[in-house]
Amino acid sequence: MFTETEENYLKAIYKIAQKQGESSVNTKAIADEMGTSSASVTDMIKRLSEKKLLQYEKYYGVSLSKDGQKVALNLLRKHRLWEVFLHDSLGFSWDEVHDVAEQLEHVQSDLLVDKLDQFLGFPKFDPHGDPIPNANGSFTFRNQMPLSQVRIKNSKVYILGVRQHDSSFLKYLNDLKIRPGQTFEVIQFIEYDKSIKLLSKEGDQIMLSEKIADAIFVKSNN
Amino acid sequence: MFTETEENYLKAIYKIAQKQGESSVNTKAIADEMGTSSASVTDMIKRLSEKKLLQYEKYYGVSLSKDGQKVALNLLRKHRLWEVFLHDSLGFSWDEVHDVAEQLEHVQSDLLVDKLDQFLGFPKFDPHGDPIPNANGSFTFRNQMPLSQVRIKNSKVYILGVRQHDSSFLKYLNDLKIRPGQTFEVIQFIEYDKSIKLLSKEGDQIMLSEKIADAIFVKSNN
DNA sequence: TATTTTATTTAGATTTGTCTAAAATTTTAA
DNA sequence: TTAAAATTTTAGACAAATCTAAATAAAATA
Repeated sequence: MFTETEENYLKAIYKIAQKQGESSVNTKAIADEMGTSSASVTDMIKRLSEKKLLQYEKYYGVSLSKDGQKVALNLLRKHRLWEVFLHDSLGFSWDEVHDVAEQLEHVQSDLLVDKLDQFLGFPKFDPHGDPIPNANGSFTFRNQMPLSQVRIKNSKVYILGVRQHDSSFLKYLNDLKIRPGQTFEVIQFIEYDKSIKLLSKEGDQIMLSEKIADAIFVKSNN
Repeated sequence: MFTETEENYLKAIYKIAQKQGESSVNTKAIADEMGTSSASVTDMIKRLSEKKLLQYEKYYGVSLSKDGQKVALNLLRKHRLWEVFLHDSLGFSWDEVHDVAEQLEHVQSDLLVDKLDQFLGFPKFDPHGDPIPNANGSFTFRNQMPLSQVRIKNSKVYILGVRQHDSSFLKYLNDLKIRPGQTFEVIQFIEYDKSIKLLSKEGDQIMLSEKIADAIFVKSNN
């Protein structure tokens, strides 16, 4: 249907729009996300615009059309289902799944996606806690807040997911045994630098900077 | 490492060499296998030759180098492991697995292949009965003969695999409940046209032409 | 508002993989 | 052994995706 590169552009545009909370995305942002030049992005944008996958106004960025969103969401669905497979079935750690899923998401077969979804038991979230769109493209939402906002002592926090997905960040958390599904107690909040101290079930104390705590999503009993 | 197309050429050359029982493969055969023109094949051959993946003598065809064979065998290994996954884990029928595996085999991750192999229990044969090379590239061999050569009445035959993999042929066999692992009894052999009549465990009689019988590999008690 | 900085587009070139048509070579058959 | 047929290669062109450098437009700033 579409080339792998076209798909990746659509996904990048979707991601940026999501992150900035606005549908209009500029050329530079796409170039940065794709690791390519602005000139290349302009070329590709024109092609995707001709194929009605996005609206493009010269010098004023692009926004995905209904069709473009559909492609991006389907890609996201496949990516996250494969991550669940790699993590739950094959035993990959959560910092290893992304790069491989990046390749697997481009395999074209609706039957495969359906059967994989079924095999995995129709999971609603991936190993990073991100929601998996269903076949119609709709997510399950849930209440979550950055750990950095939990500032009340003795709060119990349940790890739901993370804001960033780069391997080094995930490895850091993994070493601290912080991963989705784990529970901690907030035992200290330092006003001065907004850092936070957690207590694990095993009795370990973990100190997190505001920056780290802000990238962790939790459910809290407060 | 190599492009998907380069990998596919190497696989095609390996397959042809295997089938004809001779390592030297000519341009036309590759063009037919790849569904492309001879001119394109010549172009690609030159590139692969420069990369030391095959020996090429103008007008006299090519043969894979050690490195080229390694790539082809690894591809075959990945293809067949994915076929086992699609069939055994996801419930694909054996005529549905090939096209999807054709895409999956190009995913680059040694860790993935190892983990998949382990997850599947280190299978030695794929759903068509073809041997799966191990990580070193060596197969498990087994005694097998074309069903067409079993000409003695009351022979028990155990289906091991097939010579061809096109979807329509596999569907035909599937409808007759002929698939690897099944057992039949030879109840008639017609000298005139070399056709053969089988009896299934369920009591069904199945008539097969010589052409069909020749494409089915069996273990026989004779 | 004028100038500088940043972002975007255009123009022209490159690589990969493909094609068709024509030329060259090898094989087959008379 | 020579002519015809088949195969292989070369030449030239094209589409996709990329690049750099130059030109243009928009945004930021003084």
